[in-house]
Amino acid sequence: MNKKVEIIKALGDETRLRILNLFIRWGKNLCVCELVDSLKMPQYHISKHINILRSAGFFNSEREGTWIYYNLNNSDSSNKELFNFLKRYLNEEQFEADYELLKQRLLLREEGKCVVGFIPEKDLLKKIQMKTEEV
Amino acid sequence: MNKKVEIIKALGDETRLRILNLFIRWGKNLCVCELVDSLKMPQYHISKHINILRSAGFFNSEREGTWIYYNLNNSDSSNKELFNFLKRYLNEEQFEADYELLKQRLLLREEGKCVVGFIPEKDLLKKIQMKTEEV
DNA sequence: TGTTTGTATGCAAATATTGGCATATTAGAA
DNA sequence: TTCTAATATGCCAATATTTGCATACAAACA
Repeated sequence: MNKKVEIIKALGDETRLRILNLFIRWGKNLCVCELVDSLKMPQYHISKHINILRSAGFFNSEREGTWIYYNLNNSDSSNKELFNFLKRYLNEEQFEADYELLKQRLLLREEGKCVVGFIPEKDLLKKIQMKTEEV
Repeated sequence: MNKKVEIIKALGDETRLRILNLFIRWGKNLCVCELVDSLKMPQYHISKHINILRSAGFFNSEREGTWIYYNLNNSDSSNKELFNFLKRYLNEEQFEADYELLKQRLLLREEGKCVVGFIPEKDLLKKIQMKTEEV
């Protein structure tokens, strides 16, 4: 199938658009557990959709210990155009709310690295609060 | 489902992208038989995909006798942004070739209106040639 | 009214996608 | 080497999509 068709097809799923939205807004690398917590979805679900997005050429990945960081693949100029478009287009509440939660979750990073795995939904906000109160 | 997700999902099909490509490049109304001839697909196939695109809010339609003309719905500004993006993004050979054939097919219009139904593939180019040689 | 023409649609088979569970893989730590 | 943690994947059932055919519909015209 035509490559661009394949790419646009890969976009056509709510979970995948929510994942991409986080990468596009954040602009830097993210690991799976940060996505799991931000989107409140099972890990296997996120992993599978990331895999589909990766096959479509959206991501680079890089392992650091047991963590794997994904990053948008901006080396292709038509990808870059696509991301720019989506950044403006995905302006609905859901996408904004997802990013707000991601930003909270990123407070748990230390020296720019994820240092916790995924956190049961009920503990997440408490944990973030404790963390930000540490001095 | 989220409206924008639904819209992007509707894009995720080769036939539908090819149809949209023709509208976006041409910028004016088109009838089903012009699409059938340009994309060389069965009429029911085109009609069904147009229906999906219409449900996603991409088209207005207008009947003139037995012909039905479709037109891009530009009244929504986020649609307009999407079309602008696609105009640049759908730059592959297939999309250009489709538009070249459409332009040929449009030579059969008279006073801006489609006056023939769909034409067997083998006769199309001959018919266009005859038409353009008239006077 | 009957026929033709452009377009739409109901139905069923073929195919593809999604979501859930269990389990595999990989690397670090004990 | 064994355990744990982060991530990936194989398998299956459920669901959705696509395609093809036949046919319906609506307007024009004889």
